[in-house]
Amino acid sequence: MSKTVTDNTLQAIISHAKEYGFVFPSSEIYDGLSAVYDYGPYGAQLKKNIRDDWWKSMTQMNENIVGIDAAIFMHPTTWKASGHVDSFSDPLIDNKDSKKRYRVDHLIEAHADKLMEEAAKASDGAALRDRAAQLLADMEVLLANDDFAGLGTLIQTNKIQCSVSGTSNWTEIRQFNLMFSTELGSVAEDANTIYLRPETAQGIFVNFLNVQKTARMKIPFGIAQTGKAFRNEIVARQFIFRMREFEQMEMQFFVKPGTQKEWYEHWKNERMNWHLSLGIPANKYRFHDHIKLAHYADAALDIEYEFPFGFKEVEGIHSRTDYDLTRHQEFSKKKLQYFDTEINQHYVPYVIETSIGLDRMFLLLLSNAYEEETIQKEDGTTDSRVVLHLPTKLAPLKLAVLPLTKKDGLPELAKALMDECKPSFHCFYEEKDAIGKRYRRQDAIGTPFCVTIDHQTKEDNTVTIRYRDSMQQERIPMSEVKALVQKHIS
RNA sequence: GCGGGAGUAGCUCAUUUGGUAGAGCGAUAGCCUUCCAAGCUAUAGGUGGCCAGUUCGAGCCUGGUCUCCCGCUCCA
Repeated sequence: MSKTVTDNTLQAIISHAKEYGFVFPSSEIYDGLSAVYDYGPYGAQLKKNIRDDWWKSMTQMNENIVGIDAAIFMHPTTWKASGHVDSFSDPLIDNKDSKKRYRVDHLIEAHADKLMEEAAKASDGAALRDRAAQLLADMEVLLANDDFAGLGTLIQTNKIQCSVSGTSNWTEIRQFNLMFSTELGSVAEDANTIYLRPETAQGIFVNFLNVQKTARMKIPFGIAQTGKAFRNEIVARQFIFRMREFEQMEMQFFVKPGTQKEWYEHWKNERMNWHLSLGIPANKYRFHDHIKLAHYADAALDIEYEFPFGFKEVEGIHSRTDYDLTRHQEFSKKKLQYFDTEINQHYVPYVIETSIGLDRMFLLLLSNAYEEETIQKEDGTTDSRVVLHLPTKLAPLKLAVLPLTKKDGLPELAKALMDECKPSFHCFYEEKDAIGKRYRRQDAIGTPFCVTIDHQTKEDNTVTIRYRDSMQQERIPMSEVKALVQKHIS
């Protein structure tokens, strides 16, 4: 039963996002493209507001953090140094009977282990040991040459079986590359294969010295960046939660070796405070410490949020050690060191990374904001509305200016207020339909303030301001509207 | 990738055993001039996801394909 509720909530959010111009399936007139979505008018604005708020919280509010905007295309060696070429592409094979999928190298290694075990028990195990060694040696050669047909033959001739079904009924071997690639160079023969970046972080690492020198940064300092990244996910699910093209907001913080633990704690708290500053309830969040660490990390955790489909990662805090800079140093043959004048020493800095998915943050805010609200009316009947309780400073529109009628000079007064306010924040003007209907439309897209200009405005220059969350309204001088809205969004 | 469910107007859905599609909400224009949706009039909008097959005839039956949701698997 709870499952049904869960499904409906995500479904309702997806429908609402589409109906009100937040998120559309990509190229929908061609039936969409799997796991790719487009942002509509209000969605694009909301996304930009999230990005801007993150950017401000990082660069403007921290004197020791600067921003960059690196290209999506990077030199192919970047991805060898980062480890993505090795760890992001594996030949896989499926057993047709058990439907179980294996990494080819794991399957063959497991078989070699089995041979070694048998060898230990056999009175004369030398032959078995030789077979196992030969098997692994053959595998290495074939893997190095990307010879999938040869690997397939190797599995068949050794009669390697699936541990679940016990059969050797295998599919073809297929290469799963999690990175997208394309060609650089217009003539096919001369073209080089390059990858679309699977993470934005490497654009920061390769620019470490450029930034440190030109912005005259002293450790500890950070480099922030937002931008698109691309991953060829095997399964991409849950609306915009896991997409093949997505946007990251990352900050790499460079510290003196040995101090990484305290900075890790520092950024863990800083980042959670940013989430809470948006008014999201703390009980919707939790930390999840990684037990099994990635090859580059000495500590890692996720900030998880309780989405309609369960607690899932929105942001990662990783202590990446000096892995990335050291690797780029090795591959580029360029020193990526910092001279610390306090201790008169050169060293490769350690790195604390904060990495948040912008699209996930968008879905988080939508999930948290969406409410189908039932309202008790004074006459005893009930009423309902759909409202997005978005944080005021992130809402796509801040203020709707609504003349009560489109006659009697009210539109002119309303437009004067529009002209006064629209240079400062995003406003919306509408004179069509009954006032209550216009309020509901603004509720549905999360506009925090509506101002109504009526006949009394002509006499005393006061207007009614109506608040989205409480639906309360009060009469204030028209001259105070701009300042009131600004107070709430700053 | 495997299994299950689904796809009819912008949204939510209907169309009793096959006879070439309707409603509510929404939208647009106008009326009304009213401080919390659902007053009146008119209009627009669908080759029923797409392609094929069976049939005199397919939204409905069959096959394929695409997309979405759920579970498993994989992955940050």
